[in-house]
Amino acid sequence: MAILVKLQHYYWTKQLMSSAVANKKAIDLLKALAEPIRLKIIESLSNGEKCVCDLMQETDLAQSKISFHLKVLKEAGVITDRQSGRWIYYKLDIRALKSLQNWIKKLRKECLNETSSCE
Amino acid sequence: MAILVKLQHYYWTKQLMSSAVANKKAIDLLKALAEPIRLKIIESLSNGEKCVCDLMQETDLAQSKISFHLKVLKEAGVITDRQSGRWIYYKLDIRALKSLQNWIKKLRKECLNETSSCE
DNA sequence: TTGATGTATCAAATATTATTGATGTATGAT
DNA sequence: ATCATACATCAATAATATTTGATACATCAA
Repeated sequence: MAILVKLQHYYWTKQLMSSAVANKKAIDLLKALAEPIRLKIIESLSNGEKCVCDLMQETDLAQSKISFHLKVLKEAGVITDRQSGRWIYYKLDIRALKSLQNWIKKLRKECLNETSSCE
Repeated sequence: MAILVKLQHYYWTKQLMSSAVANKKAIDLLKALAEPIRLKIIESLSNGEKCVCDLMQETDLAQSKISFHLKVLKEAGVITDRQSGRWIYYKLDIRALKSLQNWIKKLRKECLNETSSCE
């Protein structure tokens, strides 16, 4: 369990996604981000926790559609949820985005090598 | 033309993808990243320019498949190409990844507001 | 306990993306 | 001029993801 947590924590930064497991997590994260509705949800949640009903109002989309996208985001670790009465509140888990940021940082550093020549 | 370039340059950071054009660019970039073969290609190119034949050897994948993914990456602005004789060399355009990094930075900053409570 | 509300989930239909094998095109070597 | 190489592109198929409308479930209020 502890090992798994640690793996998840380092999957981008340490291994540059060389293992299959790490790769899957990374891809799931990117896929989760790569969709307009989900990106809107993420940006909305960056202003704070919201229930599904809030998101429905903001976006004017069907409930089942929003729930579907929330599920994708949750499974990718981008958001977490908590129940309060009838409402379920979602919030960003910024650590996922942080790991993505670290991966990019690593790549950019790689590109600075004299041999690597990126744009 | 100049306006378009400027738009592309700022699409993540300035507008947080509020315009439709900007949003499409952002999604295209994320979609381009969200696929295992393409991610491998990106990481390979972070070590320097490669021709298709190099990538074929490294990955042991069919040529048409690699070309397909290179096209997706190119259209998303993640890589650029140049021809030299019979070979076409691809390299990373790190600016695309930089813009993604900036977007994340912005989101994370947003999350630090007292009202926003992210994980 | 009944009914309304907030949300998840499901199955079917649709849309999008990726793979495959074949063919086309340009380049350079002979 | 012919041929092999390096790559792009295409059409058909397969695989995945999304949308939609319906239904199910839990919570709360009356």
